[in-house]
Amino acid sequence: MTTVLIADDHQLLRQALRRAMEDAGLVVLGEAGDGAEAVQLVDELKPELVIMDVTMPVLGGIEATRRLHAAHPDLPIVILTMHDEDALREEALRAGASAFLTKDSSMQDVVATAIATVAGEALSAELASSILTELTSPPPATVVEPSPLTRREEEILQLIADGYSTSEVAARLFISAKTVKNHLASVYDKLDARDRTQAVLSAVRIGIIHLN
Amino acid sequence: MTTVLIADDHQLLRQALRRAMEDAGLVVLGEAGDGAEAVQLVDELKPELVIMDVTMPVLGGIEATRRLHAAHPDLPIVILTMHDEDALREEALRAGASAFLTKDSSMQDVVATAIATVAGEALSAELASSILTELTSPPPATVVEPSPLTRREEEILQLIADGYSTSEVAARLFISAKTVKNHLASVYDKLDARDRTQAVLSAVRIGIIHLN
DNA sequence: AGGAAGTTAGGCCACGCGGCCCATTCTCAC
DNA sequence: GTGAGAATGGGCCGCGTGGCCTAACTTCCT
Repeated sequence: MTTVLIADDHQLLRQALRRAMEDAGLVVLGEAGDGAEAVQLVDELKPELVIMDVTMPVLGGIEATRRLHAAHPDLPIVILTMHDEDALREEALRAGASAFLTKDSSMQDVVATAIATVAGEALSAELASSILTELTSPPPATVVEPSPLTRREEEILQLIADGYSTSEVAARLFISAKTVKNHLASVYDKLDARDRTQAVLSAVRIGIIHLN
Repeated sequence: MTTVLIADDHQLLRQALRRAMEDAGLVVLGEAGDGAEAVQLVDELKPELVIMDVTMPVLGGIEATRRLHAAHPDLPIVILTMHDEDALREEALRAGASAFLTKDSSMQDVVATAIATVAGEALSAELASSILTELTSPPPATVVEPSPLTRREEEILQLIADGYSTSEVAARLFISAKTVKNHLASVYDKLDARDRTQAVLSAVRIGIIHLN
């Protein structure tokens, strides 16, 4: 008997997932509506597998995965997301996810991946093999890791997305406006954006920025 | 026998909806992945009801609803969305939607609303009554209608979101850069934003702008 | 007929913003 | 312990941007 916890902020999708899981013989111990709840429920319910959405309020799926993985290194976590961005996929896997599925996957894919993951073999219909190779093989030896943003850069970009101007962000962080602009410049570089609007949108797409 | 068309860009949700519909005895004639496909499939399949997501590629759910409603005034359209914004709800209803459901609604709500809508009584668990009053009663006599964006404003804002600068947008639309700025100014006013970044984000939240 | 709203466009101005230099400090890894 | 990367700042420059005000034309509703 395999036990599962579902974490997704859309009730509709949670229900659908629960149903599909249960039809496949899995036992859904509980459902979380955000990352923080997911972390809490894992401790309470001790599921053997977590299905986790990326975009969730309070605590995002990636960060929740990171924390869960830190506390429960053996707990398999299947990441479900709307966005199929390489950077996001990588971040999810580095955060400790066992598999990565886009919402374009079929319900069967999700169930199959869940079962396979528990069995120790993460399989995704679309992209599993490449991911797995990346996961099981030693660091890809790729020198140029398309690094995402640093903590500070994310923080600043989030404030920009929240509606603060350069000088307001500077005031909030007790640093100079110039420093904020410098961080933004490196954000533009990393996200291949040419202004704050594009940078914020890219970050939203990737899932590292939340729209309130 | 009631026939339904489902339009949503997430295969996962489409499957879940189909299943729930079919379990309730409705016949799902087809599924569309975007608004344009929905419009086309309605003509081909002649469903008695359409379940439509707001955020879809190619052609958004609101615009698709507008077109469908123009071509088939009696076709009930149930709008499904992640964002529960008053402005969006109003726009959906003005576009010809029969009911408006957020994705926080349960699958049962969706099915119930679908059946009720076909029966001529749109009911939404959360907000139906207020919506219905608004729908069935004459224009709310509210003088200050928080109007959304005009077509031109949406078009310009979408191009901004797509990464074009003011002058690039102007060139694409064969108008002056000044005119673009003028439209943007009125967008800022309407969306309560002070710069393009906030305007785009607001529009994304409301669902009138799509992130590629 | 007349008004409201949308689209077009101009001028002006102050400030924000992004591009491009640079330097210092700190930490962490190799 | 040297070097890479992160975080902190500075200066400069030129264009972009947003605020404000005016105005013409069209369409549509009254």
